[in-house]
Amino acid sequence: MTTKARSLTTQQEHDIDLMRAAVERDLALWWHQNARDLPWRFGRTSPWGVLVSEVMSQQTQMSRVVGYWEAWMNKWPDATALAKAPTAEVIAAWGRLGYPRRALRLQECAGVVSEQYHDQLPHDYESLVALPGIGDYTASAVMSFAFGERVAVIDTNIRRVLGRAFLGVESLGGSTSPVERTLAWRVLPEAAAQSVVWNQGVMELGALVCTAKQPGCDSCPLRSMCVFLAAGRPGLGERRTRPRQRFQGTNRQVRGIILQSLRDLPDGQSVVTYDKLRELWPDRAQLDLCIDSLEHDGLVEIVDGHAVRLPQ
DNA sequence: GTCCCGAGAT
DNA sequence: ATCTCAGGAC
Repeated sequence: MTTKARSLTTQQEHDIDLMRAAVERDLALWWHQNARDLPWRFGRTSPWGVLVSEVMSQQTQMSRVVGYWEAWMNKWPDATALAKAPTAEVIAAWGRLGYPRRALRLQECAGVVSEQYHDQLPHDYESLVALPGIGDYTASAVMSFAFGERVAVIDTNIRRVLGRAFLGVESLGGSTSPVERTLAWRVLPEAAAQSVVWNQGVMELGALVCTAKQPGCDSCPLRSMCVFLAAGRPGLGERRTRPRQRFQGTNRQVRGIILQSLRDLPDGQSVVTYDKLRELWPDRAQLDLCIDSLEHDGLVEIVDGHAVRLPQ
């Protein structure tokens, strides 16, 4: 009988409750000594600035985000400023952060916040998660990090750390399981202020120490209580079910090349011809497919059927 | 489930 | 040169 558990056992609940306070104490201490000094942390930006940092950080390492975030917030300090910007400029400013549809969704989001919410981010999860480009993770992160509310933030780092520390198992990817969600809420500190430190601490620990492949258990603040370490780190680095996404030769690479050619255009030029694009990517069928998909996404406009430009 | 990027590590 | 990593929309 190897049926996947649908909920925590009574024994697991008991063990988790015994561990919780010690983890909270040691993690908070570690956080205060090891937190990276990112510009959107420690109350130095608005809720909108926090949201921008979270959207930029989706699927992207923090170290790559910092410079973009600073330039972006300098240029468009609030939702209304971003909503009014030319879309071509927004896409260009997204630069090489990757997944440029995020930039489009962020500008749409800015439009909704500007018009429906008077330029102030809504303070409730349901309204946040309904915004363009904002899913469960980002809505929860804003509720916790920007508004200080008691919300369980769940991303892959947190799933990995909590699964290891409290259950002694690897989080194997795919969508968040009911067990993972139940666990995240059960261990979350009752006091709102403590819950924010907890969320940030668990995420930071997952990013800096409790990494997927080579966790630094020797320097982990939880090494004395971690169930995963005590069990001999069973299945460490086990293949995630998430499908591998190679890059070479994919539509993602071709779309990237097309957008890069548009971003890097000299001043005064705004279009790139299909002929020029064929020099960059000779496979005409794939190129046409990617141009169409970029247009469909709203990331480019087609000019007279022979060139592309950023949306005006 | 599949599709969206790009940089840093190895 | 190849591998690894990460949320949201559909």
